[in-house]
Amino acid sequence: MAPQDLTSVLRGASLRVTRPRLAVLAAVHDHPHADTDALIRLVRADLGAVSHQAVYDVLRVLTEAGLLRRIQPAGATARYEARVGDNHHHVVCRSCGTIADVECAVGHAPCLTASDSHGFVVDEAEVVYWGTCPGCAAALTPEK
Amino acid sequence: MAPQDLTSVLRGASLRVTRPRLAVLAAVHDHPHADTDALIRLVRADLGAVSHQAVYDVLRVLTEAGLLRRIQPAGATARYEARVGDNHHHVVCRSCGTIADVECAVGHAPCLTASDSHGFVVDEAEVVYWGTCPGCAAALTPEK
DNA sequence: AAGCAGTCTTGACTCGTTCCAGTCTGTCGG
DNA sequence: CCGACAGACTGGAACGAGTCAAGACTGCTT
Repeated sequence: MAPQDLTSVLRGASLRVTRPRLAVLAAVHDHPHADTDALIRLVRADLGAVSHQAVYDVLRVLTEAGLLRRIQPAGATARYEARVGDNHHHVVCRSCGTIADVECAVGHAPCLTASDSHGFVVDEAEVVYWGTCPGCAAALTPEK
Repeated sequence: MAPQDLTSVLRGASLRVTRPRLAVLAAVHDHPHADTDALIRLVRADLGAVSHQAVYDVLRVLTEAGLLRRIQPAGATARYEARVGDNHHHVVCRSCGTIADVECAVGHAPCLTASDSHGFVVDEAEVVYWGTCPGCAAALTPEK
């Protein structure tokens, strides 16, 4: 995605346009499912010195603005992706932690139908499929 | 659940029967969705001095043995519950973190049907419904 | 061009969790 | 019943992701 597009995305969310923000946004677009540490390294490779604090802050702001989505499978560090608002889910490899996108099986947007929600007002259903990725499956079962 | 039942549960998993393990097992049965810190306090109230290390170790062992299930919604600490193997899901309150059980909407066991799993071998589908619990909903919208 | 609200930098710090070495204790063979 | 040993527990240190705080800096508006 071109820099001017990213700029207009930020402007559209009435956020200030700063170098760190553009770099973070670009990094997440280029590397979906990257963790915070990887993003910090990507941003630094792009801009030079940037404090991890700035990256954390930018990630939180962009997430709250709805420009990014934060995903955090149990036992893993936070990861971010730029696909928002299209209600897709994820497969996570138990062995190496790789994440892949999965379209919503149900298809229609909410995809949330708890049989009994105990009075909770549910606004999102998050689905995580746990399994083994092709690479790890091959590495773990060398028999035959 | 009676102590002798817990004992046979441990024996059935070919695990040693120790006081900390019985206490942890009992605490999780009595307080589903409790976090580690709460469990440590419960166990100590029961037995006196127990190192947090022992509790962490017991929780991991019991989880690996399939006697407990660990749930860890994004941004929260680990919680444990004793309901295993019945494929139910959870509603989590965004405001206070309360967790409630929700029966699987689909009903049948696997409940996993990713449209395209990218070659992953999927063995579990975890569903987390995010929303607001009745208490927080009332507290957050005092209008009217 | 000026001023301000909002960002970024630096560095210390919290908190959940894990690692390590040593001691203790269920459990099993005699 | 008793000794021996693998496995469990203790205490303390360490780790890493993430947060807090104070001050310097910079987009944005006028």
